[in-house]
Amino acid sequence: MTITERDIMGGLAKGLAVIETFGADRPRQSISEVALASGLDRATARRCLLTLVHQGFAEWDGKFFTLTPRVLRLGTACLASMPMPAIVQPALDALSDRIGESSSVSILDGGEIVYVARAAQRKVMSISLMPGSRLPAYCTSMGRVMLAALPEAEARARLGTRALPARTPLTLTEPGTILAELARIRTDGFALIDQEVELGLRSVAVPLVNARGQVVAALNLGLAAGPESLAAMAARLVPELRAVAAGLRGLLR
Amino acid sequence: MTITERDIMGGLAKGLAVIETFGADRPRQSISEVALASGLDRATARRCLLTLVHQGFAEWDGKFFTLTPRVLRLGTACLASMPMPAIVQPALDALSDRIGESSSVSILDGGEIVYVARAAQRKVMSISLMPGSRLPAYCTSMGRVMLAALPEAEARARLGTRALPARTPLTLTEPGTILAELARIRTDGFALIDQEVELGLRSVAVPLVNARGQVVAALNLGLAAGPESLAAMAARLVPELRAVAAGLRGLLR
DNA sequence: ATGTGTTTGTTGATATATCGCACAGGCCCG
DNA sequence: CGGGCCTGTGCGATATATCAACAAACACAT
Repeated sequence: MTITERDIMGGLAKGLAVIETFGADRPRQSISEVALASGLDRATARRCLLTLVHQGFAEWDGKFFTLTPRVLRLGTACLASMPMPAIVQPALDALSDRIGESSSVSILDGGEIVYVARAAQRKVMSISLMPGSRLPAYCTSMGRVMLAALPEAEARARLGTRALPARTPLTLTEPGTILAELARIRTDGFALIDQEVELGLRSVAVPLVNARGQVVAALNLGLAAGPESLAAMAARLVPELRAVAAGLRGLLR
Repeated sequence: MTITERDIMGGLAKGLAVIETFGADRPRQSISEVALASGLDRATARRCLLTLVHQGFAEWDGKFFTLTPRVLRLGTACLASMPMPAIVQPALDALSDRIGESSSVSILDGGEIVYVARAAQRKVMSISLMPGSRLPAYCTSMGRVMLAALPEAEARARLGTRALPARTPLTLTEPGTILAELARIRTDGFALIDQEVELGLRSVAVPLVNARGQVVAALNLGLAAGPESLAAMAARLVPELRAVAAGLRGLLR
């Protein structure tokens, strides 16, 4: 069965769009502001807002509308029971399909990353990764993104003081060098790895943040090393990763 | 201006009701189940659901519907837009560190409390709480503090007239008993709960007031039940809570 | 103050979309 | 086969969207 034009309720779609116009940057809006932000007619926006007030999803002081905590209840009960893998998997699959490369989400556990979800395209790595797999944080893009989000002292502690194993000739092994790279990652907002885990493998990662803005996981794309420059690779893939990360913003705990 | 009958959009109200039928206990529903749970006609429920799918708020495998994480964003923006979390978090962290126990701030929504911010120390509860989590007001310390701040009739209305579920053998279930406890809370200025929400868990809460003196939230400390008497616990923790509440006085809206 | 131009909230009229009902077809199971 | 349960779909009555018009509030220069 496919969804036809007549199966769509305009009123509901418009109302949801109205709710979505409320954001951190615009918690209080007048009718006209909502109409402008949603593209609806003022009269329609007004009816949507008054309906939300009547149903207890919004409040109105006669001029400005504010969402109530009741909006939070929409769907939260259902999704609270859903673990992180279930939440990120759809986005991961879509990203992986669009780019045609493998994509993963992992969390940091001590000095290691733990794969939480993965959408694999083709095998470029000799080792097979799956949820639960672990890799060292210091030489992976996701690991570095999450280390960069820690306080400097904490990152230093997790890296240790001595040289780390060189998994390939390109692996950064000196804690000092890696800390410098973490500083770059903090300002750029992404990590890029060139064949440090395994020869022939590159990867790019960005952080995933929860509702409080804390980095709780990382999202990456892994690809075979090719003729493309690292800068071009970053320019091509980082926006894609950021778009997915923005869509997941606040959805993880 | 008052809201008249013609200002209400039935379609939007019905669609929101459809979303609310999805809960932790029923994350996957068919058209008929939703129709039954919402009281809507099957054809209407179907149109609502297909609209939600079309807008990306739900998924459909041809038989069952599931909400997508996008629904969470509806409320997340609202939560983020509330300055309250950002304002209380530092104080919460400091308090939690000093006492060595978990501390939270919540607001009242109907008969439930909604966690707005939380500083967790160690896990003493079986359920994990995070911003957006909900618990019933009648059996929680923060809930009772906020119920006590309401006019008597309003509190009575939110409690209902029948016995409430006993989450543990210690839970107060009779509305009359709880109303008496609310009276005590009004005179004492704090609420104390002994294993009413979960065995082994105690908590103390005080109200947080805005610049106009209205109670807008509650602050609590939760700890594992130990040999310490309830009175000693109150004497030790209530001054700490009051100090934090005084520091936040008038900062919330 | 006064006037002017702009923006905002509100209200009607009418074309359009949606609701709720009834019915048809599919699926499962005894 | 027949009964129960489900989903999908026309159809008339009803509700809603859209657009325009209007009054009130506002900004601001006169």
